Amino acid sequence: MNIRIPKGTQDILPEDISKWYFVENKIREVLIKYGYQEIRTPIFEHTELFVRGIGESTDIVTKEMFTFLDRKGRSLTLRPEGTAPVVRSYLENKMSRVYPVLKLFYLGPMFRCEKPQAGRFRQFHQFGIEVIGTKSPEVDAEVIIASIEVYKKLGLKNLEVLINSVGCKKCRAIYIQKLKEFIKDKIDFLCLECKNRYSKNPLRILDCKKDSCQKIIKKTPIITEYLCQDCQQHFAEVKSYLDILGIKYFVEPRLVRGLDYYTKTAFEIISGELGAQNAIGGGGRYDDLVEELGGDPTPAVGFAAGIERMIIVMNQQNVEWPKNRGLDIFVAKVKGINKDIAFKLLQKVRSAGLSADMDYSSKSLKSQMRLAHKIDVKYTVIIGEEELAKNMVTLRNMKTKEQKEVKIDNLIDELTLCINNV
RNA sequence: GUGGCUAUAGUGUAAUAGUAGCACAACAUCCUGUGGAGAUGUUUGCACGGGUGCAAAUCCCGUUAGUCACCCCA
Repeated sequence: MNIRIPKGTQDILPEDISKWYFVENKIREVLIKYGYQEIRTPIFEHTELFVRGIGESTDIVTKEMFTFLDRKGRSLTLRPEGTAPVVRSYLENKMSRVYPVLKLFYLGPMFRCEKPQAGRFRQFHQFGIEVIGTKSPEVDAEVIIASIEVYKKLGLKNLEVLINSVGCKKCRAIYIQKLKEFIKDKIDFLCLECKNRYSKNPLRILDCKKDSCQKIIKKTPIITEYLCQDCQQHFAEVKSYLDILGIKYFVEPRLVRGLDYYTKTAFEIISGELGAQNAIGGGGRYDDLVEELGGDPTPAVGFAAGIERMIIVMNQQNVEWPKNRGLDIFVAKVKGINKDIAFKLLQKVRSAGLSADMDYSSKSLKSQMRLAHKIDVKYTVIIGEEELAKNMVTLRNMKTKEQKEVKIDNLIDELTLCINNV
């Protein structure tokens, strides 16, 4: 055991893989129903994409990226999130020419070099959706609803939707001004972190959980009161669409997200069962990002969710996972029977479209049966000398323990019939 | 990146300085050709590296990893 798995990564073992199939299938099923198309972008991109997209001063860019040089000295970065790559692809492939409004989703690993913790890994998986090319508030609502439906279809319960508007460039600047003015004479009472934030990213002060800061935060002006006409109306409409569809949400005027590109709508979906990392998904509108990355001004809105965190909550809520489906057929042979016969028969069964396996080591029939039981096969074909002399094999139903002799020539038909009846 | 706690067979645990044990799991035999039981038996372990001691799983230091909190986020 010399070489071990890198910190913060994990193997998804065969015993868990059906959970992942289940989750991934449900995600695709729901999102396709909502009219989203899957896109797969590379695992790594030019570092510049994330620096410009996510924001130079964000935590992700300053201290969480896996960045490396390729052999020609170009800086590449393992993607820490999915939105910037999708927008890059959108621009590079000139997708706007074909679809004025594009609805995309992605599903795959992301990388952030953080200290691992409950629900936090260095390689983790997200699914996300992006709608590029419309500023309609219905779409903000749809993105939220689509994500909620994914959660629901997976059996997740007791989730809360927190929503806020962080305004556009213009009104946010005004608000930040007001915020700074308000805090200015109280800055000595803030924690060290927040003192730094004051100049670097004052909005983030609102997120601080320290009691001393909270006292001040509670009295700060609220961004929603400073929204411009356009942002105010947009926010009101988003909420009304959620109301129309009966989605419960909490307006959280101090919700601020960690990525710089958000404008107007920002939202988070949280679960009480996750400890400190309670966000199971989050997103918002990013009306300036496409332009920031070199495209024409194009409004967009998106969402991303952490799949590991979803699975953690599902496990805690005792969601019933679909059972692993065992193989259809196991081929066993009695000692003394030529291996070739079993091997050939096995392949014949597989060719007929049934899943099948055998034990290649020459073990006793008993241990072969044990293996057949362990891997949960439906039927076992036993090749014995007496039957073989009659050109027959024994076919055993592992569930009912009934068995009968079948002519080898009729075996495939018989098996197909049996399996279809299970 | 900072701090607290943890590390013994595949899993879960005991021994707290003096022969590493138990349960489950796995495998085999009892049954010269039949899988969830039983009996018997077998295999598998002190995370890594140093230090103190006659003697270290046990005490000390470091590393690594896990875990929890902070920060931030999915």
